[in-house]
Amino acid sequence: MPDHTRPPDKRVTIYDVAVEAAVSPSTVSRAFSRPSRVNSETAERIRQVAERLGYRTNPLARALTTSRTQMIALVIADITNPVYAEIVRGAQEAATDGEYTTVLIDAQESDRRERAAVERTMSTVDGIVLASSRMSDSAIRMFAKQRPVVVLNRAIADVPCVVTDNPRGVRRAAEHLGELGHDHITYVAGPQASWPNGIRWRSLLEAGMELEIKVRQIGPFSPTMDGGERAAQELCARPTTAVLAFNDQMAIGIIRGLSRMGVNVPGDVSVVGFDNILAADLVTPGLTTVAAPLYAEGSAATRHLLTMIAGAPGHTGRPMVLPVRLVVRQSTAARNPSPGRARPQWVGQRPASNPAAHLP
Amino acid sequence: MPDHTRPPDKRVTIYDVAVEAAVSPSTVSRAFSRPSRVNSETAERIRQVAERLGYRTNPLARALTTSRTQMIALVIADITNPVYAEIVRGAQEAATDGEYTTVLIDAQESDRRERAAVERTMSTVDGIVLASSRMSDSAIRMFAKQRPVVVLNRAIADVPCVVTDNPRGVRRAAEHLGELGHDHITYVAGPQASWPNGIRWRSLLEAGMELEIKVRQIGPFSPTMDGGERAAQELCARPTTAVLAFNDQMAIGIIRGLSRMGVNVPGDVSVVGFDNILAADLVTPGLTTVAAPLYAEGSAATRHLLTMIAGAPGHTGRPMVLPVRLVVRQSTAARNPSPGRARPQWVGQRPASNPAAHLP
DNA sequence: TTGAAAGCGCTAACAT
DNA sequence: ATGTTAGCGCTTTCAA
Repeated sequence: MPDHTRPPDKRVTIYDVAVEAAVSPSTVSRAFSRPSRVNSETAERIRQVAERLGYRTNPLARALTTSRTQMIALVIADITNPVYAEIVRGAQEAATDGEYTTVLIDAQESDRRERAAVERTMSTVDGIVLASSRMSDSAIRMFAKQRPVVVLNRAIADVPCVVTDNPRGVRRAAEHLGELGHDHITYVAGPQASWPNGIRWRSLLEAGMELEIKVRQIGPFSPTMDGGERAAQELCARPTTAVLAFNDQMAIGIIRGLSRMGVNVPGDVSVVGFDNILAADLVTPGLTTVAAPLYAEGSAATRHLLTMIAGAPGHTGRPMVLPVRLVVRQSTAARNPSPGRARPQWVGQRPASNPAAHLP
Repeated sequence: MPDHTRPPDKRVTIYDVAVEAAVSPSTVSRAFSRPSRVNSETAERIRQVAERLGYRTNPLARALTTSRTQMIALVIADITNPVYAEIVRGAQEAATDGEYTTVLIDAQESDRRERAAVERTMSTVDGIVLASSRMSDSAIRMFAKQRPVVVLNRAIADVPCVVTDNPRGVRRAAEHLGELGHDHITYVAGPQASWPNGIRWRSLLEAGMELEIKVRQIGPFSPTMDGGERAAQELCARPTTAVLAFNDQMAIGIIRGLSRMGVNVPGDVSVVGFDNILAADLVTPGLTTVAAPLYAEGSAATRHLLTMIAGAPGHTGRPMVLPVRLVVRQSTAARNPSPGRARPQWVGQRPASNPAAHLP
């Protein structure tokens, strides 16, 4: 039977080390300061004493005087969405490289929760990466005034931003559908508070103009498989031959919803998504989608944040734009000349996956 | 052009509020202490003054005196693995309810990284939930001596644990396969440092004994789709009719690997996974799998941790066991009497998804 | 290079 | 119910 009483946590302090090493506390402090300002034999001896005593510097106390916690916050819109996993990895790698710890915050697609969480965490971290924030521009600017902030997947004036090339991605998708004979594309919208949602629709509007493809929008729907299934119902009421969905999860939901109602993808309807999540390659038919360099997004945003924390000005001109590419799979096919009637899938006509080249 | 120089961050302190409200600093402190020990009109007035001045209590300074940061750490083995998303949600919900902030740490399937991260974070948090830790028992016990710790998906003596009913899950899977006529099951192992991996294999050994089904093990493989694809190759060299995989991601990899090599699932080989991730319902054929109450795991572990932080003894007797259920989809079928030859899939014979009842 | 002294912003005994 | 005093563990002037 283990004893259930917590030991009174006798912390070894700098003072204990100082006594043991027969130096002043400030000398001990210097031996542990970063960058190690002291390399003398004394410092080395102090470190050994500290090691022996099991001394660990208390980050809270240090932070109180330096106002540097060596932690950054990474806020993501929805941890359930697999896109963020890679972004988190990229961010964490960059943070670890800079000797920073990352505090992950899941906003659960809620403006309110996001604000509350950021407010609570703000004073505990040295900077914040906002990935796909659902907060208002003004709220974000307010936070940016108090701490270094980098925004991901969104462009806000006067705040450093990292975005992917949405216009280009949409354009490529529209071209692809156009080449397949579609003269009409329905955009299935995601959350209205999502910046990419807005720019994707506007980009489609523009691309449609240039390519002489008619476009329309339905939604908004929740950016999940469920949202996609609901969108599928609406699509049935107002048929199209080509769909561009806000993201892959919705696209997958759309494919499943349509299939259940007897509509063949890609026979009757072609579907394109965004993000190239793992599941896009798993569903049947495989999902044609616009892929973004997720890991690079997280890492670029974080690296930039660290330079700002270190005192750099923060790149607030144009946002940093990362390239995208179109990954063609089986969910898109030439337009069905006789819509509404099922037709055989073109087995073998399109490769299982397309190693589409990166953009320049 | 925004000014790039950070304002000197003039923090409003308790002292400023005290002066403005014409009371002593400690009175201000009390007005903000939790639980609010003061409800007098003075306290209300102080809060209004604070509001007006934009005062925010500094959690770092507070933590320095109270040694309570109101933060807990949640360590997960691999953020890329979708099982953890729901666990995180459950944990965060519970933490938020208790006015705690969750610091998420991704161990990236690495013992070393996990230790380093926990060591760095330990002194900053009031407690730790270790979900599927890859660290050694002794390392975990060491941490548990310094901070309240709850372990998820693993049983360690003298440390509070929350686990799912692995033996029961394996047993149900084995029974299911047995009923389908399989007299031989191959277990495809995951990481050796994973506790569920060990217990699943041992449980299968036991179930095989009782049900008179022969069992064997191959692996270990990485608990990812890639790992599953590699396992599929080995499975081809040593054929079976029934496979139980360490988790769903591996199971999906196995199905894809086998399909690519011309082996039909479930015609030639039945495959069962673990976890019931979303993708299990997405692949073709749908994956039969043992489902765990992910959200409940995260929430139960966290709630228990919070009681420990509040001073409760910590339930170190038997681990808390959460029920599982078998979700039957299309990846399992009656044993093929003429192995090696493709045979038609039994369309419509099995429902698309089975609303299997929860265990008692 | 080292030591002494003065806080960082807050809370927790004590008093009153 | 409020004020006074003394720190939490560390860093940082300023002197030596």
